[in-house]
Amino acid sequence: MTINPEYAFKADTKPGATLEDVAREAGVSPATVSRCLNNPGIVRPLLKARVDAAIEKLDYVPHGAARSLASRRSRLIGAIFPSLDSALFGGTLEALQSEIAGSGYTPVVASSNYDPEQERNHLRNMLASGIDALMLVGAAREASVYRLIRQRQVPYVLTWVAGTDGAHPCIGFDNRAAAAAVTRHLLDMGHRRFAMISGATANNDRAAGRLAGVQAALEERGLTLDPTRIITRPFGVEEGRAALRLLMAREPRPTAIICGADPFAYGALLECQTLGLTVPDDLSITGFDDMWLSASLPPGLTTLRTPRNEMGTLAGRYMLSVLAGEETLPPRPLDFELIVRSSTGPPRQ
Amino acid sequence: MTINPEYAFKADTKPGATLEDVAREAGVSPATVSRCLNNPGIVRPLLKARVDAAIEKLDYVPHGAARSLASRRSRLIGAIFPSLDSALFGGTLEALQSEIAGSGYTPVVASSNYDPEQERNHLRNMLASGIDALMLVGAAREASVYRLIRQRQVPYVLTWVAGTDGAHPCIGFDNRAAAAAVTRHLLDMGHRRFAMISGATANNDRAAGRLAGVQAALEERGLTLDPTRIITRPFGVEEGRAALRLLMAREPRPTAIICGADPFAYGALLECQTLGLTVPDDLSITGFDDMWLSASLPPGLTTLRTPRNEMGTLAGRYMLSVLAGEETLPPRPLDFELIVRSSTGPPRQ
DNA sequence: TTATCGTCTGAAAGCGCTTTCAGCTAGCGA
DNA sequence: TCGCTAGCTGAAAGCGCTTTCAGACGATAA
Repeated sequence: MTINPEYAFKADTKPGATLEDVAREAGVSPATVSRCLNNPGIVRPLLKARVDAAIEKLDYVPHGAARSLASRRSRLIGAIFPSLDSALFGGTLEALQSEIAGSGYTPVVASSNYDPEQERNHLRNMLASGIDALMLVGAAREASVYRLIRQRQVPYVLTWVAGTDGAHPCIGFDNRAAAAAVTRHLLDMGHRRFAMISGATANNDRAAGRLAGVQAALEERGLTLDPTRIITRPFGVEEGRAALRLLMAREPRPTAIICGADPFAYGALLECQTLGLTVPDDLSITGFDDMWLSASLPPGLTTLRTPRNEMGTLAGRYMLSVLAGEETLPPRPLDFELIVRSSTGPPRQ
Repeated sequence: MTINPEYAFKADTKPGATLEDVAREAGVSPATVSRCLNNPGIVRPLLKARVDAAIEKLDYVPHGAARSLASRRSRLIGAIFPSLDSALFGGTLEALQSEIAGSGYTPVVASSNYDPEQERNHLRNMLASGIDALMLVGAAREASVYRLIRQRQVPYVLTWVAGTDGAHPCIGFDNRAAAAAVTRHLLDMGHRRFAMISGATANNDRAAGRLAGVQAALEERGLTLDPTRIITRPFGVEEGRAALRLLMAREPRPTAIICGADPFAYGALLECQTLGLTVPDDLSITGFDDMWLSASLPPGLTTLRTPRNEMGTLAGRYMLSVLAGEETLPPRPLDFELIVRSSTGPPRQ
């Protein structure tokens, strides 16, 4: 095999055939070729066959930009995630991608690193590049951002949240209700002393909703969550570990720790091993999201399974149907599911 | 707040201003406006200021498709990954994205689910949509795929592998050498009975390279890896767990198990707990990739840290420089690093 | 003052496709 | 047989921008 440092990028291949070339080859007009591509039903089978043959022969590939310019559709759907290197949003992205691929759409993606400023920049770029629709995570952002989107008349959908009083189309679940469900599970087992490890709530309505859900469920039973029992950290295993240490250092120790995300819970579980605490006898721990290790890590983690793939699929489907001009109402909030495993049990005594 | 099921998609906003509108507003020609946008240096400051003001006033956003059509550049870079819902490639994608964002490029992404057929389809779509460059994972694919890419004269780069004898530009590391390094670490500790949990090697040259590296390192020392000691599975924790069970069910038991990916190793470690095996005294276990739990899971996992973010960054940088027309040679293979933690030790006796 | 540059600007020609609109053909009923 | 309709097809006008080319202008040199 020979070394070829130029990798043939500039190889003198014939420049791609155009639609006009195909038309000439098939002996029809360019308009007919275009119709064969976009609306095959309305062209006579005989002609269509001739065109198909010409396309095949010339190895014709339509020019996306020209197509977008003329049709005013880019067939691109933007998706901005807070992060991509956790497995959390990857599932949503993958599901979105595979849902829209069949209709000829491709996602363009960006990660905002949980930073509104970065999100805004990516949004501007995407709007300029002519995306046909847009998927975002969460609802908490400045009104000016939504104005920008609407001004461009780009259909959009918010994921990972539900219910913004109808202000925005959402495909997600109710984080608050979900967290409340987790909390009630623990309350029903008899727990009264709680602590929480929460993700940062600024600009993150998912984390904020989960925290609020826990507080609300406690208040239903006449309990409150002491602010000093809430540790806020960036998502991560080691962060969960450190937080658990802090929480268990103060008497009276909580009997249940609710984690706003699974990685926190993984860290908390591991730190319990280190500290010699038995889960769930000494301490019950819950996670959130049911990520890939939750079933495997001993003891199995009680957690709340969020519909992360489903959100991608449905968000894609929703945008496609809006783009198709169909009457579409976004579905009601999606279901979540409390997965009870062995990390929760009644408190000792 | 009122319920508005149409979400104002069709709001009667003025249709976006065009470059011509800006030109009229500023009292210059469209050509000058275009130059202000693309090559500000060559236009007189006074005019530039007038144009900037007009852009601001009209809230002008350039039309991406028109721009692409006229300039023959889409400012889109394609990236096809085998999967997106493991955290593995998410880091690469995120790094790629942030590297190219500064230059006005956006990634369009797809996941092939480790399926060559899907990869090919996505590739066709992306070529049709006019991507300016392309990032792929791995080198193992049919020659026709590379022909397709070259025919369109799209610069591309392969990641997660190194060295294809100069046939393709690669930004990655030598999987074989990396796996050999892991193996030698175990050999040097005195291990002689090995087993391996490997990802499927069909269409996956990373997995194949890792397997080959293990075999090669063993053969250097006159050992061979019995084929019955190689378990091939899709990546996953539970798969690792099951594989470990199988491997330990047969005498003589291996003293070291090399995993082709960290999730296998997580599963193996967890199953050891279940089986009552002590790591590393009864069994040494190694992972691959140094994913987020490797440092935290007790005992810390000895694994091979792969430069997954760096690959995204450098792949982005490489493509940008090729697009800029610079003389560019892809860098030599990237470094990997053996991270020795507590899951490996000398075999008993 | 005039000739010679060099610098910046504007006119205009597309980029490759979609889509409207008019026209053609064939088929049908009268 | 003729007229009308329905169904297809082709001509042509852009979509909004970049870029070439030539020309205008001011500055410098003679």
